[in-house]
Amino acid sequence: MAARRIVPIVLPQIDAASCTIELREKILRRIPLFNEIANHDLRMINRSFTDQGFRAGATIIREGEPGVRLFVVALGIVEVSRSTESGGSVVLDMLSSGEYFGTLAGFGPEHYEDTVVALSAVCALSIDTEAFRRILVDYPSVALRSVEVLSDRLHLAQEMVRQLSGYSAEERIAYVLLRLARKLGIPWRGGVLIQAPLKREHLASMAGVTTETTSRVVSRLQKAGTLTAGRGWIAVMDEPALRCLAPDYTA
Amino acid sequence: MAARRIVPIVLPQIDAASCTIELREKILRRIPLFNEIANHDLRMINRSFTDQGFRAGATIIREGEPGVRLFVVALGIVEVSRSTESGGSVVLDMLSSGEYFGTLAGFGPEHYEDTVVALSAVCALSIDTEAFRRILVDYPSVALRSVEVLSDRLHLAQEMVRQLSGYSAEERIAYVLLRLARKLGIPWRGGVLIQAPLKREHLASMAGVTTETTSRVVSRLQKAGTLTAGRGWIAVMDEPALRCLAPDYTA
DNA sequence: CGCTACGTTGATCGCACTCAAGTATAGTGG
DNA sequence: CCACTATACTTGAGTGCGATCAACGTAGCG
Repeated sequence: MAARRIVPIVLPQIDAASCTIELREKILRRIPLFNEIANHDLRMINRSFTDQGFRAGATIIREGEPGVRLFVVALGIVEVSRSTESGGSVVLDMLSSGEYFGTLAGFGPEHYEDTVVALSAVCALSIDTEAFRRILVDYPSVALRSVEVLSDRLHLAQEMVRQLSGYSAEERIAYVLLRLARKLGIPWRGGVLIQAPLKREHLASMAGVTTETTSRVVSRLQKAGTLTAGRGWIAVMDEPALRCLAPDYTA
Repeated sequence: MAARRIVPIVLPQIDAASCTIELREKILRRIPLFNEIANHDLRMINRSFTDQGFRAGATIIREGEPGVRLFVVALGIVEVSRSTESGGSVVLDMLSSGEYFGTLAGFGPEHYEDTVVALSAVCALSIDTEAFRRILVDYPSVALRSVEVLSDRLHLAQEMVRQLSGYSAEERIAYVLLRLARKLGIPWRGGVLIQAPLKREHLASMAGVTTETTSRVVSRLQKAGTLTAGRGWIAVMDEPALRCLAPDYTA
């Protein structure tokens, strides 16, 4: 009955040549960590990074593997998860251009704490922790920024703890959708499309509920006109309504 | 039937004179943030801090209040919580000597994100964020340490997210008890006594369950010999057994 | 010796998980 | 262009855990 709906998610086409040195500099400039750095210094820092391409589905780092690199997403979307002894896994976050993952700073031999998988084709910049530590020492403003960025992340994580304890499935799903829409959203038909391959399963994992429950909630919200959703994508059409469902959402 | 059992929790007696300049230095030395600092420099840093006493029950900082100080617990125990729009509140953590709270580093006018209450008499050191930022710039090793400490905390918070989603009440309570025993525990009658005024209510809040459920679980574990508990205190008598209940506990 | 706050225990109820079919969609190869 | 398949998604029925409500111990304290 409805016209054949085309999947609105557009995954970036990325090839080896996509990550030019100019683009890299632009990406690094956008990162909060470096936005007080003089152009000249940024160019130096840029040289310490190497870039690397990943195809969709590739595992970039795996939980438990020894590793001491800090990664920055240049292009594309990645998913950060942590596995459970019981075999399952919890999706902690989804990151897009400008966000980082991996080992920020640690002494001695460290292991990655999370598994990071490319959800689309991805170009990532990375740097050895040792080299990054040198940057921290050489550029105090980067160190200050690091502390702030980490504080923010910590706050966010604690916010998630609060959300996960004592809220209903609907409230938690609403919360996750709001977060994702803010981070990954692009304007789309009067609403906000979450520009990432977002299956019910991902959403369920981030909200700490089952896929069935997620499906039910999404269906209900779709009937209410709050969301528009398809196979592998969701768009928020009525953000205020969602905010009403997630009582403590602050942003 | 059992001999009149005396409450085993001993709250420290703290008066104004407790926080000598020597003690302060010893406390600061113990903090990971400063343990690579030369004695001479530490003495300088010590002077930037002021100390302040709080009686049990006093609110040290309140969520939402404008504030730009970093606090370090010198003596005593504090409780970190965050309130819910629905009127409730979630206990995020309990901190003892050497741990910090408040604003670590932030630009512009900031507000406290948590409410911190003294559970015992407390002596706390604090420093203006501005002054702390100067320390970060002057002593790069402190900045490095800050990044690491925050990374650790972030990891821990994410661990809590994982724990809270998809685990049973018993598993989450076991997890919280293990954490508290490690942080605040002291040897006691062959077990580990959590040296803090720990009501069922606190435990419940940290685990994200109700006090009734907590009571039931604690009773059960007490019958099994895993715990010994009283009014306002809990001791872990069989840690391995608790570990079995909290499948993913790592530390 | 009461008073108060903490803790325990019981009964009931509802939400979300589990298990189980069934449906629709995107991509595949003819 | 169309049948075919794999995968994502939906929907339903039943169940169990933990929340809620309520009443009752009990320890500690003045």
